Amino acid sequence: MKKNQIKTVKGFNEVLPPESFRWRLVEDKFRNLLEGYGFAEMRLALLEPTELFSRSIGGETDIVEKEMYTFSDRSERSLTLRPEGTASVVRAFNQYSLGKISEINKLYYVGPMFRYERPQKGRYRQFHQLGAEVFGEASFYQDAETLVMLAQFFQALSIDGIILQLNSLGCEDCRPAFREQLQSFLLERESLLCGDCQRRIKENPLRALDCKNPSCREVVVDAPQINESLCGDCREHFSGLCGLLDDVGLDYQINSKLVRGLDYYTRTTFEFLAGDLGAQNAVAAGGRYDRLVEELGGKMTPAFGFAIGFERLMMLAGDKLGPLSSPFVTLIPLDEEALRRLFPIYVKLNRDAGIATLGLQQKSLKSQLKKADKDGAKYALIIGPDELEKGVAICRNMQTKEQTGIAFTELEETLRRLYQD
RNA sequence: GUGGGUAUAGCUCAGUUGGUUAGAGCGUAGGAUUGUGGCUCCUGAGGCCGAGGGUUCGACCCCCUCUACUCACCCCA
Repeated sequence: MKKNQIKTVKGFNEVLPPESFRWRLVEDKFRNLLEGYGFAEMRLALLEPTELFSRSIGGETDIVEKEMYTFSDRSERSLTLRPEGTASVVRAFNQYSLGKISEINKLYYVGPMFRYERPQKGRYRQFHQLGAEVFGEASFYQDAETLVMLAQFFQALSIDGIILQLNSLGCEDCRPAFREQLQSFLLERESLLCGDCQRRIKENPLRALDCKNPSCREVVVDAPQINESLCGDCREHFSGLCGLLDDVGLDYQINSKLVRGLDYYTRTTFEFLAGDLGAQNAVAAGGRYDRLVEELGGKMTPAFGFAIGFERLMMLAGDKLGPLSSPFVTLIPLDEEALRRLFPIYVKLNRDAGIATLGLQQKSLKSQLKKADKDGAKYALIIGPDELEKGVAICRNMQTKEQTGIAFTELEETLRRLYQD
């Protein structure tokens, strides 16, 4: 490590080859699956007015209070690097009146998010999410469709051992009553709670349910259960969802202590948990947020969404991904004249598809073949002084070691035909 | 923000109770009779031993400070 070496900002996660190939494989699977379900991609701003997040995520949440990259630009506007995707999608949904274009909108996004936290395994300051949102559908069928789709995604990546946990947070009709009930329960036991939870009693008592402090957990065991105070509609929604999941055979656990760190959720919330991830074990999470569109100035529109942590997903996907792409043919010139001859063919072969590789340096046949082998090329095309004289190149099948001649005039055509097969 | 661990070659790691030219495996470059890959063998390149200071005749090793990385708390995807 040199003294004046410039390095990335702490916690900013970069993806290099060959990892970047694996990322794209997974990303492509995600896109294909979602587009099959009728989702369309959004490419949104990375920088937003700070107010967007304090209004959507909630001003009292940890994310907004202490984890955002917030700064003033040159005209003293307060801007924030997005810490999550939902707020921006909802902002765009309203800004472009997407609800008027079609009644139901299914949107997805892929990209970096930013949170100023202490980095650790599966948690970075610049991290990546695959996320999706559905607007305009209030029925539990939508919840089920999205959850099943997510499960299918994990399955497609051969990731197993993921547990789906579900809960319902109720709606504006039934949550306030529960909140009060929980509040008084916690107040009676205030002395047993950790400092954070004592503060949470006032601001956000639901968060106490989620606290990892042992003594808090003990207190909370006997706490009132949200699912016992749900109103009729919420109860119906939740049991409807569970029934549907049973029908399609998707396993889940109901976790009445599951709450979300973002304030906008209503009714269904969920997490997909993976044991192999260490302390940061949620690989995907989300839920229903029927009030957020309205709160951000739009028309009352029910919505459901989720986000997947890309880095965490890739830790789980491990080596189970298929082999990376390899070149079809490696062009091997043995001297400058041969290189000169091959260069135009090389660029023509790659015009519309990556068919060929060509080393631009003068190297021995031996080392060029070695490289072709290492890259996994199917054919090697050799041209040296002998071939130049005859006007015929040697085409070597790297697996069978068979060699055939191809006239220079037919090189492009012949290689293209071989590639097609 | 609070703790613990680590810092030696591109990567994964040895190392000397302080002593002269700092090691291995992998990777990389080249070679093993003239122009033919994978296995094997040989050779080479590549490190002011995280940074700064101190103790000492002498520090990669001991002491102090800093920084980075990492794991955990917190929180979350």
